[in-house]
Amino acid sequence: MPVETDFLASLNSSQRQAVQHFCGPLLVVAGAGSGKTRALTYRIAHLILNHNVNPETILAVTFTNKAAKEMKERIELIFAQRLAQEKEGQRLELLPEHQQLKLRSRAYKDITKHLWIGTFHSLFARILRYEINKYQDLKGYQWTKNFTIYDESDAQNLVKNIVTKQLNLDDKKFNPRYLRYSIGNAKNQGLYPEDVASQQPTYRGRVVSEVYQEYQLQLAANNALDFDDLILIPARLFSQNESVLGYWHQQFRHILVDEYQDTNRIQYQLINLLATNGETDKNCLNWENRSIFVVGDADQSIYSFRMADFTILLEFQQDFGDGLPDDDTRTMVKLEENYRSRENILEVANTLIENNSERIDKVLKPTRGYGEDIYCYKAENEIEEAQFVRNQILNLKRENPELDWGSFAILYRTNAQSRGLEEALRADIPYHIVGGLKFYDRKEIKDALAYLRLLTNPNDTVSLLRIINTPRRGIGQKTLDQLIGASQELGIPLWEIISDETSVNTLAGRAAKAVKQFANLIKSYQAHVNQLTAAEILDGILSESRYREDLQNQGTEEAENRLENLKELESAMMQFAEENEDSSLESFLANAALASDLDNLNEGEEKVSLMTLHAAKGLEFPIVFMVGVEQGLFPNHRAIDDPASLEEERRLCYVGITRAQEQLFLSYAQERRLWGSREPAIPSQFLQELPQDLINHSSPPINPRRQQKSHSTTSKKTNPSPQNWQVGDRVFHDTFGEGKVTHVLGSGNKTNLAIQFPGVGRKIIDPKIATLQPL
DNA sequence: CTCTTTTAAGGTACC
DNA sequence: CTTAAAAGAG
Repeated sequence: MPVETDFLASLNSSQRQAVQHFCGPLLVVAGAGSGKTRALTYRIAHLILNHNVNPETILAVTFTNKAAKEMKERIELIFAQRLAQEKEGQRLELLPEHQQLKLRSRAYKDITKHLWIGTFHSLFARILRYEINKYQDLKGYQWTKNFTIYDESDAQNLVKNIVTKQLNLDDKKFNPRYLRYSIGNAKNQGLYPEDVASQQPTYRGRVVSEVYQEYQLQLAANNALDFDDLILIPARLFSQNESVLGYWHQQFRHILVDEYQDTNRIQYQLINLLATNGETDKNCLNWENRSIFVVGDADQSIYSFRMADFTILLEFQQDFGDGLPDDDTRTMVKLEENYRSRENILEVANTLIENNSERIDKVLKPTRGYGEDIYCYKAENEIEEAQFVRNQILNLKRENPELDWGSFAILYRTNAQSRGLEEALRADIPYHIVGGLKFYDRKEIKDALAYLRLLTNPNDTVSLLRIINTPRRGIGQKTLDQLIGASQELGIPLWEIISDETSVNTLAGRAAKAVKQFANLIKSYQAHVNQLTAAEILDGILSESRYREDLQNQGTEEAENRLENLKELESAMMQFAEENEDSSLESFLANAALASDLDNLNEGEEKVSLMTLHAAKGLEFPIVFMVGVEQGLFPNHRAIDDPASLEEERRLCYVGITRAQEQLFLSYAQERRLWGSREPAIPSQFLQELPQDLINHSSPPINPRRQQKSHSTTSKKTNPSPQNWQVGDRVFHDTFGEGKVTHVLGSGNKTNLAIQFPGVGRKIIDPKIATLQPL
């Protein structure tokens, strides 16, 4: 049967070109809201179905774990759908639920389980678990496959210790955070400590180099890697070992990279090596049964501060492609049709971004008509601004019953701005803050993980030091200094000292008893690592260490919360064991360091979303408020004098604008409280760069009735298409996927549709509000 | 060793 | 102004 039609009928011609791409290089320049995730998922399915590509040979790199998970799910659904048609002659959603589940799990076992989909870090951490013993370090350092992954705070602790304890430098002059950042930068450019010193022959440069060198030694001593190493070490291993590279080059015949504009030089090097097997002459590459397919948008590159380099995307055509002009090239396709936003929103976004110089020419083409006015509100101060947002939300919600709290997002440049907004909303609007504190960053979770890491990797001194006196057991700084001193003199891990009774008795003085007790606790669980499940171990440790008891005794609400979080960690462990058919502690820990949040478990609750503009990338909302659009705040004062940074701020603004589907509100305050004092503020230069005829500077009406046609009937730029919906129409909804119209409710401007979405259920949807693509 | 007071820093953040 | 981590007192 023609599988083709299933996939391709709903796509426009550029999307189709991307999805049908088989061998060789292809750059997909995908504007905001242009359906790039569909292009990616459909192409993967297409490779498997129409070109008989083995799923194990597909490597797809995503920007976040969440994106990876979503992609896997969407591919799984495609295959489950196909199984339903093939075996039952029915659409998946029409089958009984148990049948649906059965087909989905079949699709998982046959297909998605075998795909290599994940972030750079998770994919290459996985590869390192196989290969790290083959890595030859310049300094002769060694890691073993049960290495621990240090997060940012672990890494910073390490740096701080090196600065203050080892090198006896003034940590005010050499801020550990600055140093850690410098080391990260060096690693992301593939530099060794020596390179830093020679590149930067100043005192400062020499210090960075020295700290970097010591830092790397300590990581090795702890059998630990930081996030940067997860990319850097594979890249070095691939460069130094032909047979290892050859193996993985053979393995990954089809490489896909999402958010390509946010890759850095090392990530690029890694992808390049895998795709070319180290062949540097472009003309000698053999693309038979092999491809590299990257998707990105230089206009949405907003992470240069962490070494992302969008010129990598701009150079794709030279590196891999045919390098022909845009009209003739066969190695680049642009997705410019935007299915998300109203035409006036897109026009504003397009106009703004044209002020940037370094880009690929690209215009977002509207597929939807004009929407409500874009208001730009001048507030007296940040309090009044927050009130404005609150009132608008309440008003819009009241006037438009189809909107729920989840339809609104408030975007700001800096986290500090969230507070005032929260205060304004708290009383009568449910909201949640996206981003912010991550589950695995919480103190209690980090403590628990430190206990667990110690069991599988006793060399992990950072974790050991974290919990040796948590909860308080009377092991203080003086005792630790003694123990650490001994371990350094003998050149052995701290654990070896602590686990040896004789040494402890000699060194620890009156804390000896406590140290021995602690060591015995760890030892007793180390003995059980392979017999007990991860959750059982955690539960036991929390009790026997009295960690739980300690929290219970505090009796504060905060302590209660921490206990709740620990419970949640336990259930996450059990869930992980179920999903991965492996309940071992090692396997859980290998993933935990790379997992970011469990918070998306609570989705489904309808709440207004508050987040930074950075956190909003990839998301969309019917109504978007962009607040604090002031010179010095947005663009940030640190970016104003540097043209490249200013362009990045402008891209950030572009990202913010293009999050809005229906309506956009901009606002700025004339006076803002900053660190105590009130400072006058002036409107952002970006506001002047917007097409003024599309910006309404007056206050929105008190009861803004949303008359959908207000503009579309009067404007000559109208994009018509008030679609005549009929029962039986098939549609695609960005959130719910494919569905079928079962009822048409009302008529004219008040038409609502009842749509049955497989696996989701029936939803009543206003086609004026939701992004519905007819299929 | 632990509790209280002082001091410093406050741009964005994925893994 | 606020928050967190470091220094100082009991």
